[in-house]
Amino acid sequence: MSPTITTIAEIGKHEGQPVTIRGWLYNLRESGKLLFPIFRDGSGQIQGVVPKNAVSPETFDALKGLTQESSVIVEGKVRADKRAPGGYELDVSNVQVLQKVSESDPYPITPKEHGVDFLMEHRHLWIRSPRQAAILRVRAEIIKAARDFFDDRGFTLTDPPILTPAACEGTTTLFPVDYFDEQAYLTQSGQLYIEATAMALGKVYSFGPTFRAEKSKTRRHLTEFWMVEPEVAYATLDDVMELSEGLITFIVKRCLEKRRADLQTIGRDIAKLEKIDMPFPRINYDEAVKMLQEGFAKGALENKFEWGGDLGSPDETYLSALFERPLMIHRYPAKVKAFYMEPDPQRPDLALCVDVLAPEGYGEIIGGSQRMASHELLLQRIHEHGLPEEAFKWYLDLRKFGSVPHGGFGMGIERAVAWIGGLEHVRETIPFPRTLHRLYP
RNA sequence: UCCUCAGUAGCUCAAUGGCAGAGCAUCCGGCUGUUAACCGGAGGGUUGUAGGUUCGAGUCCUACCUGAGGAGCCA
Repeated sequence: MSPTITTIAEIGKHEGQPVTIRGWLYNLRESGKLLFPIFRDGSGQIQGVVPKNAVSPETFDALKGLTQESSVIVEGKVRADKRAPGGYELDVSNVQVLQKVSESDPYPITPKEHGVDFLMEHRHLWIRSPRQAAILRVRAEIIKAARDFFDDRGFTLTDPPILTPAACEGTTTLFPVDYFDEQAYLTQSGQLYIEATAMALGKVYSFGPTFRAEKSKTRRHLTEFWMVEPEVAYATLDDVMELSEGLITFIVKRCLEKRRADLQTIGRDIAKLEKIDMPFPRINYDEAVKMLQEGFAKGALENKFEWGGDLGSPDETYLSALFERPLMIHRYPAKVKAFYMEPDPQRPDLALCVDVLAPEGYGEIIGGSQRMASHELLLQRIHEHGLPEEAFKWYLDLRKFGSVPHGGFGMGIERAVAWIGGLEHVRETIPFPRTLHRLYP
């Protein structure tokens, strides 16, 4: 009978026992009649130890000539060893090679360094690297945490359509799709639709992909990215801000609890994440402008910020660097924000909106607002923005049949992963990133 | 769309206008505790493409292609 099948992550439970692991050869070091194969199985890595006189000649020879990423089923005995990074080593007794990678066409990603373009071209293989696997586990944890957060608070998941008949917001560029000879577009936000489901179910959220055909070429942009968007009936801007900081705090704490080892693999400065707690600092747009102008006076910013404009990327970086927790900036001028935002009753030139900026220069990870409740004003705004009234007929209906104050926000998953993982670029936060110049693999 | 930078071996990079090289990967050999192991050897090139200047171009000039970083826009 072959030994118990287990995973490398669970191998500590089998100390002193024979086990079978099924995976791939990550690397092989050899020292004369002693082999040190490192195996990986998706859950982790473990080093095997193979003295020539401890195994059959066939097993030794099979391992000795094995190439990187060859698939193997390995039997061996688990042994605790202080020298091992994971705490355990495997005294290999037998190896079954399912496929040996050809020497004439070896695995392209070597243990040495590679350039971004090469790695992106081999993204389907790059994700096998320990760091990339750790990032994807952190991503999965963030998504699960976000869903748990809403599920535990009485929210209902209501997924909006991906194919839409018209622009949600009209400002950004959309990917056109031929829909049986009709012009359709890939969604750029589910928000308008979940405003409808919020009127049906009270507290709702959506989680899904969104598409922006913007020619953005920065470390913060993908053309296809995932958003979590909650929407709550009867919510005010204050409710939206509370929900935002609650969600972010919950996610960070969950990652520290469950994915600490992965964060360490990625090289994250965990002390910075441990400082994340409620409440988040809140400043309004007027205060932000004052701080930016002070920053310019001190020479920390290149351009003098004038009241009335939207915050640029360098502005956001400057402001968020002043705080250790995510920064909430609320009540921007209405004219730089989306048409559907409720005006501030105290100052109708301002919108009841909030942007949440992650610390350490990661910029905006959440954008939210209280939505406009008045049918008359919404119709006026649609006209002012030159949007086709016909396309928004259903959206206007929400203001005809029992309109209530309501609000919500969208959180970009990839930006959240980039911040929590301390990553340079969002392209590493999703299995197969889509950017301006990247559609393969 | 604009600005900046880059493209040389499978990969990462070097080469004053003067014989195109190193490390890794692959192959051969050595080593019983290696940690991106190490040591010795071998094979591996249309220098992104097309023109031009020059006795001579990887190097200088022009155009184009591809990519990266940033701006704008945004999550």
